[in-house]
Amino acid sequence: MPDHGELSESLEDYLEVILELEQTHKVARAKDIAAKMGVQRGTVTGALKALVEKKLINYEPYSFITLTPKGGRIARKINERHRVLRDFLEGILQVDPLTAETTACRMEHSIDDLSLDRLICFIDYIHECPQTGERWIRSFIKHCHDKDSGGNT
Amino acid sequence: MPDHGELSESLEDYLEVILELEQTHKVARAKDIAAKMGVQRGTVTGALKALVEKKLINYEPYSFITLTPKGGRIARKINERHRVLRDFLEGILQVDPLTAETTACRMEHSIDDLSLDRLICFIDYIHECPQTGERWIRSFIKHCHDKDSGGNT
DNA sequence: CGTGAATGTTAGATAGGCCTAACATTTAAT
DNA sequence: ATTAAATGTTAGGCCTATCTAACATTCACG
Repeated sequence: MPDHGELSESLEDYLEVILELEQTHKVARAKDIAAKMGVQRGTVTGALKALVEKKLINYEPYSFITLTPKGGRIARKINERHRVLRDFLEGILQVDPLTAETTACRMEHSIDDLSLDRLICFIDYIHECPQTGERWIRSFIKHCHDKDSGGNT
Repeated sequence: MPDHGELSESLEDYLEVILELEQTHKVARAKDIAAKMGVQRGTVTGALKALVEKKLINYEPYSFITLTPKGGRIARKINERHRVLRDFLEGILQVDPLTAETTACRMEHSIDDLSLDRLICFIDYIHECPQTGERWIRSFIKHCHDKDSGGNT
């Protein structure tokens, strides 16, 4: 059956990891992909085949792995979602860095474009609006703490 | 292998749907579950077996389907995530109702407890803080529109 | 160059989640 | 009470994603 454009969460993750490896190691190697994904080497081969099939990476057996323009676009998009969500969780909701990171890693697959745009806009607004900004966030943090202490007594 | 407590997104959805049906129809029937999930009747039977296995529903072949206390707790939790996320997307980020609904439906499986608590706290803060409240949201909406018009010229 | 270690691929298994189609049970109407 | 329609279950198949273990290739050193 033809490509319906819908990418599984798993394949989205592979693209994201390949992008990171391109940036840090110049080129992605199957072994590093496996390590980053927490998966066996053999599993990577299968995923690479699926990504070739969808024209998202350039790759033949034993060759280097690079993103095609289309693959790159998708990978950067997912990476942006990841960054925005993590920044929102950590920088605004005051979630600890590790939780923010792992939750962003899951939510990046479920947020849609519109909501992402609005979230970017929202974060931007909070930081830029002269009447709110950092003072506003500090005030929110205090509000959180008040709730936490008041709720269980 | 024993139950590691981790529930798949699919099974979480079944629990959520069963909860809704309990509330609107008094009792959940496989046919209605299938309809709500957009799945064939046969598929539901398999899911029900998995939920029985995990002690999340009371059910035997041809019987009614009800949530166990544990299943109910999980279902209400997921439902809460859904509501909070939808309200945030729709009420604060100003995403249209349909998008907010479908995106909340996906994100409800990936948000963690801490982030949810903070999000609740955050929404609450925006609505309650006397210096912000509705006026603040209106101001944000204007900020969004300014961005939209200014960005593409 | 030759060879062993590192890396990559293949094959076969498992598990979840879905489908269709045939079969079983329950229900409701006559 | 009989029987047809509605509902539920089973069986068998497909697809994705993973694993392990055996096999193949590449690379780099000596």
